[in-house]
Amino acid sequence: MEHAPYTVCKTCTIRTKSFCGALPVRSLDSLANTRRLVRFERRQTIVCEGATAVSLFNIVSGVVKLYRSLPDGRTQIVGIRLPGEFFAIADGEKYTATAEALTSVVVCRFSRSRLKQLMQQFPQIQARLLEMSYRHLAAAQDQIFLLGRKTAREKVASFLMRYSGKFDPERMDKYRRVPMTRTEIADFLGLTTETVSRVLTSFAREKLVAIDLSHSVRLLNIDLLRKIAGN
Amino acid sequence: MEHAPYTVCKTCTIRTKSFCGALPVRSLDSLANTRRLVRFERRQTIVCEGATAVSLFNIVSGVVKLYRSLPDGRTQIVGIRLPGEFFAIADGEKYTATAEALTSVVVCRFSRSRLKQLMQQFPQIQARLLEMSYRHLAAAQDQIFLLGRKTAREKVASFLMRYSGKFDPERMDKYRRVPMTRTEIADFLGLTTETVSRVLTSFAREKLVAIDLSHSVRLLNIDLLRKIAGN
DNA sequence: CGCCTTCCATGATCCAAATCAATTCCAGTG
DNA sequence: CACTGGAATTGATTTGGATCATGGAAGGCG
Repeated sequence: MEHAPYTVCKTCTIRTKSFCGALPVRSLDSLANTRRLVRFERRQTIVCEGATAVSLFNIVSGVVKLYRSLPDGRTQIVGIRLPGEFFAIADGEKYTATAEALTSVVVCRFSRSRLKQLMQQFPQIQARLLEMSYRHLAAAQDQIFLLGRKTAREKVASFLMRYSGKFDPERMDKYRRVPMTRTEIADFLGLTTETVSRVLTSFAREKLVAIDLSHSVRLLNIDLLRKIAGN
Repeated sequence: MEHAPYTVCKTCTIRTKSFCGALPVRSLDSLANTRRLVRFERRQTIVCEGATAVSLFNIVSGVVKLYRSLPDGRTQIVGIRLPGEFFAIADGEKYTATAEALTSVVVCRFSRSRLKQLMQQFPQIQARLLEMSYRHLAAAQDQIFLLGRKTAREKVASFLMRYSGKFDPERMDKYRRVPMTRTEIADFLGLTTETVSRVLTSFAREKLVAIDLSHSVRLLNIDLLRKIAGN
């Protein structure tokens, strides 16, 4: 799991600098010393639901899905985390969801106990975590509304509007690849693979999207998709 | 909206004391001075989705529902807040959900901008907010799983396990009243009133619950209900 | 007390999405 | 290059919960 050499996370350092502004250099060093970079390939599990929470992570690059599942196989993705965001910020002793890499991912691992000390020393870090958890709470509310009250078409349209292109920011508006299988999209939207597939082909027939080789989705009519997504 | 006299919130002060431990008394006073108690009756709206976020609230007593709705009438409760918890902690400029009193509620209103200053002064307050937002994030994940993957029976059973009795803690195990209409329960669980009603009467037939006058629900077979709820 | 009004229960019917069931399509791989 | 296995599409059928419709019970109020 942790082959990566002991490296300082540049992304975090940069972010830390911008957020912690006036911190003395020595503080930044001590911050850096509590972190290390770890790389995960697509489909690798980063943390497991129910395991004792020892670390928390900041994403340097790549995308991570958080999911929960029941013994009978029912699975639900409860969140998607993009570069710069934190995950596995558990409330108590245990992780509340499993985290798995959706793309190649480089994460910055923080020791939980050490971070607690650092937060006391540098409130700016805490402020950043707080701000981010509000954003995630608002995103969770979006998903709750989507799951509770939207139709399959609305769900898929919302998903495309929200996430397509977020996976490789360089080619953002050209291809908007979504490196998720139909099953994963279904597990995000509370649907089945078949339904996701049917909705996507129906969108393709209506010229709302184009489905290229390797299942890349390109958005053709963003305005109409936004209208279908509703809010 | 704001008839209440300018009063210090004892609950908050007590909590603040326990969480802020070593703060000097003068700090606590300055904290207290930024707060005031406000009372809302059942069905009164406390804040509106989309309105500019100026305050945030701590619940002294009572229960609050947070919901979002679409122009076509579809409504989804995205969270329930119990005594001691904060709400309307918005990410940006606007509230992300409407907050409405489910019971008589006494809340402690904090000015957003002032709290920001205070947080910088007293990291302990920030730590408490952070801890609470993690808990709410975990609760949101529960709800996401429930909405995406559970059946109507499982949803209702989960709801009863989670919330019955939380509304008047004194009589916790005697009656477990749930002061929500069938419609509100439906809007929480992503169902319709009719389905909630049918599931509850079927639970009553199976002696899992008893439905008393004024629609109080009493749980009769908690073990079996927990099993139905799944996790 | 009787008249609303809101909430709840329950039956009949419908429908969106799930389930079941084949193919088809690729991306590897030897 | 053919083989293989996971992923996607597509069709047929079923079904859980929505929708429609009606009647009853409870609380509020003139």
